[in-house]
Amino acid sequence: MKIATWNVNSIRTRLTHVQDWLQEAAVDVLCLQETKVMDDSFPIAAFTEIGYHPHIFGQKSYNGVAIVSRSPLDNVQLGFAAVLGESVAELDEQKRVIGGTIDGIRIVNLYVPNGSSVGSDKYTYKLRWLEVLRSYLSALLEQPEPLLVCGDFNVAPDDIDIHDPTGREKMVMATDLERQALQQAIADLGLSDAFRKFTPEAGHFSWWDYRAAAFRRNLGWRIDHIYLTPDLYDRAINCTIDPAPRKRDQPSDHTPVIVEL
DNA sequence: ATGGCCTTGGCTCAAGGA
Repeated sequence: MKIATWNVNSIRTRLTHVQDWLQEAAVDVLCLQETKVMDDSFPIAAFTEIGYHPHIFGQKSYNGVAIVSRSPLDNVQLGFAAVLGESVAELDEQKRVIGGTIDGIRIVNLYVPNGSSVGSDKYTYKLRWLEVLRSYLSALLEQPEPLLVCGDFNVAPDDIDIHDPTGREKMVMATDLERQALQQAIADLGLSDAFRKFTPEAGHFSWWDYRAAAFRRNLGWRIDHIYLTPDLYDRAINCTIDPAPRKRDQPSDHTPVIVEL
């Protein structure tokens, strides 16, 4: 089974890119972030016409996540509150979390807050959001299903995930506090980075700034991840980043990451 | 040191992204 994650920066603007890529890559599940569309305007038919079922959790203009899959997901849960209850409902005003089960695997698709700039209110919100993520994943891990957690994490876990980590303590997505919060929500719960099972070296990225010809110069960051519980980690037979969509005209600034189980 | 580019909403600019 092939499962992918891709921040598309507007599903309506990127629709033909996503359709083309699904037909070429032939993944079973594609997790999307930054769909930027309310549910009643999501292009459902564009996916059903090519054999995929969309599961959507969107909002106007910002954020928004979706999972499209060849066969429908079971037990789809929207937001943190679906698992943790109303005490965290405020965090679901921004649509960043969707999960569902397929072939006995629990899939969680996340769009972690960007954080804007270090020390800002949005940065504080990001750290708090990652704390709640830890609780959310802890609750899911009480279930027997193996777990796959993927999405745009907006954190480069290691210096080798940044083209130039110089001065990273001032750079959002690279600070120690963000890395610690990510570690507590992921690695400390026993989840492992599928990409690093196969590719230990530096210089592999999933996002390149639109500005300053960053893609052409390969000035990127690896901030889109697929994390697996040990049973799935053992089963994984490859995990790759496909740069092809980033080379097209009017691309997303992110490109897909794919794991095969 | 700064901004560089893109998307959305509903404007010809601002906010947010990363």
